[in-house]
Amino acid sequence: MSEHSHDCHIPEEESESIIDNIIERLRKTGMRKTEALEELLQTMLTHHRPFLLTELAEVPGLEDRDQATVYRLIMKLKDAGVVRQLSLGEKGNYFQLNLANHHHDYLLCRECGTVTEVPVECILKSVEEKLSAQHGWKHLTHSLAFQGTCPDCLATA
Amino acid sequence: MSEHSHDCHIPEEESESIIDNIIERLRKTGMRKTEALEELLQTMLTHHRPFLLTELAEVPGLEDRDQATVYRLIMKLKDAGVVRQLSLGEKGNYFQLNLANHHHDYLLCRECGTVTEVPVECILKSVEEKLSAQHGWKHLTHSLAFQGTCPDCLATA
DNA sequence: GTATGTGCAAAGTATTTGCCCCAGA
DNA sequence: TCTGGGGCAAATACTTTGCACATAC
Repeated sequence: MSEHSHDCHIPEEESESIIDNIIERLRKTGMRKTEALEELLQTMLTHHRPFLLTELAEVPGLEDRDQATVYRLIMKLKDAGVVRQLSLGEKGNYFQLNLANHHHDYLLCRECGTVTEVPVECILKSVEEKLSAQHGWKHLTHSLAFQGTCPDCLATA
Repeated sequence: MSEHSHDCHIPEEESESIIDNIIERLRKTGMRKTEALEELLQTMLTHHRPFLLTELAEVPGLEDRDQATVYRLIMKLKDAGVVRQLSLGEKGNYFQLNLANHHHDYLLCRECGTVTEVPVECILKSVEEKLSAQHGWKHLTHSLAFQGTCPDCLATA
């Protein structure tokens, strides 16, 4: 269970400027630049994928941080719009860094837990626009997850 | 929080035959026709909407049942395919009765928790078929939830 | 009569909070 | 120095399990 296929790594030099940028934004909301914050952002950026709260506090780079610290940071980041919360399959508490042009929908294997990206963004954008224009909803985002059995598990079974 | 706009009520006479039908299917798997089972199915059918486990055990009709009983039943119903589990926005543990021609996607208000149906089924069906045909995944389903601010909450704020 | 279901209580896990000291600005 | 952050432990919430008795069949 709980393997992650996709982990799209961001090059070191890019990563630094992205993090500085995010921290600069956060400082305007009164947050301070602390070690824990940097570690968290670094971790979420390096492996740019959805994390469960519980696993975040155990990922290398954060394993020595108190869970409460990680939870509190994540909540602030969420309020600030820096991370988004998503539901994948049966769990509702995944968090992922919000990067421009990096919104993705997911495909989960029920057997092995693999998470794969599926870009269907464009289709749903038009639905969001319609909901907004015709029904008056605002600030729309979406969470989409497909669940199924992956080719590997089909082969094994 | 946690209002539900949509509650599509099923007429009494239809409801009985649907429930009998489901119970008949369940009995083939070794389950027995008990009061608790009937109450649960009746409740989930009467208000045909996604329920959180925690709220199910408090809904009129089930409020005197032990949570453990409701949880155990739901799990069996899920294994039997009678209910499906879905992720709506930030929660991953909603359960809803699987009725033919009743699969829907949802729109949630972040402010008041209202759940509204959005039929975008047809769009995603084609994506599922593509994932299956081109990438070898099987048994595909999906959970789609839009999150936003509903017109009412926009007006209040 | 036998296997399954149920209530109650306890255990397990996940998440949130209080408090006090530490650190960033 | 002043306010936000972090560690630790306790509290809360959510879910699962064990066990003894009740019920379906």
